[in-house]
Amino acid sequence: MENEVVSRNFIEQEIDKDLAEGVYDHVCTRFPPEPNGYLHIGHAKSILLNYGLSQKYHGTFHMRFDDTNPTKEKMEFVDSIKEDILWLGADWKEHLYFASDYFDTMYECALKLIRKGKAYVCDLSAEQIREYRGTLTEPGKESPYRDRTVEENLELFQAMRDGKYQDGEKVLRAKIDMASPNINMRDPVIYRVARMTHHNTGDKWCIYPMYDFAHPIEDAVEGITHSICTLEFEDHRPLYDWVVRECEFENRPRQIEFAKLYLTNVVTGKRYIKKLVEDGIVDGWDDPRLVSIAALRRRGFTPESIKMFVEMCGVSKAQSSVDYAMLEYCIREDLKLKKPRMMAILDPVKLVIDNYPEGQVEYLDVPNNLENEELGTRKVPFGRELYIEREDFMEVPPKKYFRLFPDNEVRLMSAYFVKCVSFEKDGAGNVTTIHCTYDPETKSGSGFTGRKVKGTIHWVYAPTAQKAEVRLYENLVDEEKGVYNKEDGSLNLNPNSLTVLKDCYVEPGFGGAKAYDSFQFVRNGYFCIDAKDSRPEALVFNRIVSLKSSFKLPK
RNA sequence: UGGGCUAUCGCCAAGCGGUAAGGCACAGGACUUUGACUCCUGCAGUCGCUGGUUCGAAUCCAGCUAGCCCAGCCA
Repeated sequence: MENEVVSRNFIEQEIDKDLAEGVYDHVCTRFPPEPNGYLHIGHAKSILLNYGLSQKYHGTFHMRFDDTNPTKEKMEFVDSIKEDILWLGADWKEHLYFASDYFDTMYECALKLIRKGKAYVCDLSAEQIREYRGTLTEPGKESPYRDRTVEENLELFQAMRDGKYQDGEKVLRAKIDMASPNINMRDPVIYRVARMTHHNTGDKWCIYPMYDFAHPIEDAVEGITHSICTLEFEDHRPLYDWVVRECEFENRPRQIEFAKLYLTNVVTGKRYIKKLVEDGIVDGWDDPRLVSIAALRRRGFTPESIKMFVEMCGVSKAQSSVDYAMLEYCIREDLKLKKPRMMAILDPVKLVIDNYPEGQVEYLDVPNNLENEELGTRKVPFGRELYIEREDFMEVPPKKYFRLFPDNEVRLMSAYFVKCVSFEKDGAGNVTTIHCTYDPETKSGSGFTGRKVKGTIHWVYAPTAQKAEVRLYENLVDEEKGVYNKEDGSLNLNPNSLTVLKDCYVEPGFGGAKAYDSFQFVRNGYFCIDAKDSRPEALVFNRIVSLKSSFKLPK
């Protein structure tokens, strides 16, 4: 084992400090999504961070749906979120919670604040509240309803709960400080009326707590010690602490903020993705060009690769954007020893071995993964007529081109050496057939050492090759212009982000091989193949890695 | 002319007063039944800027600059 010194990220350092000082004697974290959309790679960071922390400190991890706003939430999302989190490996065990299960407690807390004179019912309209709030540079002014008596507030709040008011008619506000430089402290609304059926509590409530009020309560009642959230909530921390303190919870959770994970030139914003889906630019929330957890899974990413990625990115408070190349590195790294690799020809050209007996077929033992013998071998038919990749042959090779060209000899992977003797072209000048001769002595595995070749190419036996439709996806976003168009806020999309290759050939067995059930194809860092259509028989092409930085032709 | 936060290589990111880790990317080279993988090698005389404290500063102090977040009855 290496003696590597792994430094602790800043959150772990804070936790260490809390533990050392006796602020807490255990660690309890949570992942609290609002069920209003699909999870993406950015959420994975939060999930894995929170879950990882609970594991590292032998603590507890809670899964909690922050469903305090029925106007935005759907059960559909609850299910997809659960599926994604489980897939990522964050097991909440029996700790599955819904914020809506605490509505009674929250209501009690509100009552308590009212009795303490720390909350009041306000009749101002939304617009008036905005005006009274002041601006970033000017203090706000106090609501005329700010000094209602406790009794009046109690009565009014009860009436709010009883459905006596329409949406927007009255709200409950915390009485803090209208002159605070922190706008969140200027008497924030903590309860609003929303006559709407909630997916969990049905019609029991017509008033719902706001995030700033609900969240600290949720954390406190669950016994969360470290409430980890993203940077934009830093300004809310004083309010978070205020609620915990004023509601007199014994457990005082601590909020710690970290920077979100952004991928350079990748769209993660919900409203943008929603539009892409609605406009039919992508075919759903799991379109492989997106980075939702579902999309990554569909592309063949493994939970391990995502975990590796998240850990590699680290945790800090500096706003940052990670290179997509890092994500790709992780999936290559994870898959390279794990999965069988097959041969596939995306742009076929026929190769005929002139001295191979016509009609003869032999079944070669092909290793599933040269780097991992445990994955065994498979039988692959080989004969006189093959398909090879068009780019693996050049009539006039540039310097340092190792593959096939007239008079050059290469290895057909796992098979024989072949030497190009001639080739045919059609009227348009396209190569149609390449003629070779093979040397039986050079059979793979025979121990032949007589001579060496510099190139090894892929092939598929033509008579039994299966046709496949391969969809190549490219980053959706224009790299030159960046993600967003600054003028109108639109996205700079790459119009050629999807290429469908219809005449690809793959080895027979493609259709049935259960072993090949995860599929990933990363080409030049940007392409992938959609695993959805070929599931469950998808596979890892042999070229997954070799295409990473394929030979670049000189100009 | 408010408040909060951030600033270390192209991209992440360690560093916590003792003289700049690591990973990705990139570039060379070796090896090779995948031009992949693997393996070597190179890649911040400097830590946003300017001053100050100190024997010594990326680390402490002051002042600037730049970027991000905040004026939902969203989370």
